[in-house]
Amino acid sequence: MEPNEQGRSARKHQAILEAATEAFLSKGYPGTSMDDIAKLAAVSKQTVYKHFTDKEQLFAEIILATTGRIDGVVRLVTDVPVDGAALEESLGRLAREFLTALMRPQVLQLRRLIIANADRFPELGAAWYEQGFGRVLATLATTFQRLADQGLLRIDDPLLAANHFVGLLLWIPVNKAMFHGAPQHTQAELDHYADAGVRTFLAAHRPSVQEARH
Amino acid sequence: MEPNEQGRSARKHQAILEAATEAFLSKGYPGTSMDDIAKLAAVSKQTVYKHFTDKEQLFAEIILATTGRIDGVVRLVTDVPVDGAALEESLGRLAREFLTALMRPQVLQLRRLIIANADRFPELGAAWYEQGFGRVLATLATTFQRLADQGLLRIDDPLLAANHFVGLLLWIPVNKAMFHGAPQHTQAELDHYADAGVRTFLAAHRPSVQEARH
DNA sequence: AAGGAACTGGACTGTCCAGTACTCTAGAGA
DNA sequence: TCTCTAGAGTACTGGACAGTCCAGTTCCTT
Repeated sequence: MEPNEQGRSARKHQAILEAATEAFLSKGYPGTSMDDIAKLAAVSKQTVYKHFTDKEQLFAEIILATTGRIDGVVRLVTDVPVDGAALEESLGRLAREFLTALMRPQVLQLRRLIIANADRFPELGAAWYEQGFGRVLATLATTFQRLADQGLLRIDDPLLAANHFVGLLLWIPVNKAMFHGAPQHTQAELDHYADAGVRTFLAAHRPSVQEARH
Repeated sequence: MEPNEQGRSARKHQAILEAATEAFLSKGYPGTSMDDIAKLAAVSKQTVYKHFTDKEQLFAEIILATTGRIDGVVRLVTDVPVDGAALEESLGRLAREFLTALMRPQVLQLRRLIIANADRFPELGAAWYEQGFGRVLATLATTFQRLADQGLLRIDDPLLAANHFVGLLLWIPVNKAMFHGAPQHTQAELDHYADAGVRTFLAAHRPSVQEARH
């Protein structure tokens, strides 16, 4: 007898979740049938309905589950060394890693999926925006506030600055990805967007020489 | 007999286009049936199929038709008075009008519609991005170049600056609107985003005093 | 006034799909 | 070993919808 860690039921549950996630991400909500999911999970349709009451509930569960997986990005945005000399480099690294993380095909597909179904599931979109996006922005705002307290940045409204920072970085590539079916960017392009965004951000928020000396 | 300007056929054609536009915008592509469109246009389904070969072609025609209607925004972005003293005010007015135009519910619905179906119709998304968005950005870049030539802005890459400008303005409200079903912003909020964006943009691109004196 | 083209209304086909019902099998625990 | 539950497989119901067909009507043109 193999040591199976979980019971059969829990294993099936997991298999269905994974199959449904993959199917919804790649084929969208209306494009995915419950038969597709059952087949992909190697499970009978009955079993799908034993674990999830209906298609909508399964979809909602999957989307909400993904909002819990952004801890990596939050951590990324927290850890910015407070070092005046290397500020541009630190922010540049942050920007590049941030862009790379958010422009992964999976993340973009998730974004498309939520937007496409925002009218069918308005609560899902709102929840994802606030718990996902909002948490990252709030964290980034805290980081900026810290840098401003150290005199490294000149910032009135940290949350607004965080939004502007992210907008400078993401506006171009995210739009391209949203309107074209698949993302077409290279890593080099992403790095370019990151550097250009940081340059503009710093041009706007670098303290003047007098301020830097208190 | 009334003077009908156009023949019966042309009138029906137009009625179908308008009905289909309204239906697709409010209920999405899969959510709209050909029967819905026929009923809304007060036309028989046969007639719909006489004018348009099938649902996909009708959809494509509608989306492409909208890309021709952005002349207003292009004009908006062309006409920025070259006046050093009032630059912030000029850009502020441009930003407010730009935001108001692009955050109209109709425009946002169109955006959602194209993004939601970007995998089904990748050419449509690409065409809209390039002929719609791209044209506005290129025009704005030209305007910025003109302002830079006058010494009113310090700009290396005008197209990049145009993208940054638009990103600063639109990132916040567009995201909110995309993820929540319906737009929730007031005009006052839009004006706030516009002013904040312009302030950051100018902080980054205002020439230093020496440069302003040549 | 007459002919033809366009339109109407509704029935019809074929397909897809969410969700259910039922029988039979396999596996986990007592 | 016996039993009971979860699952497999598959057929079925009910409804939606794209696209077609046809018989009868309205409009425009000449």
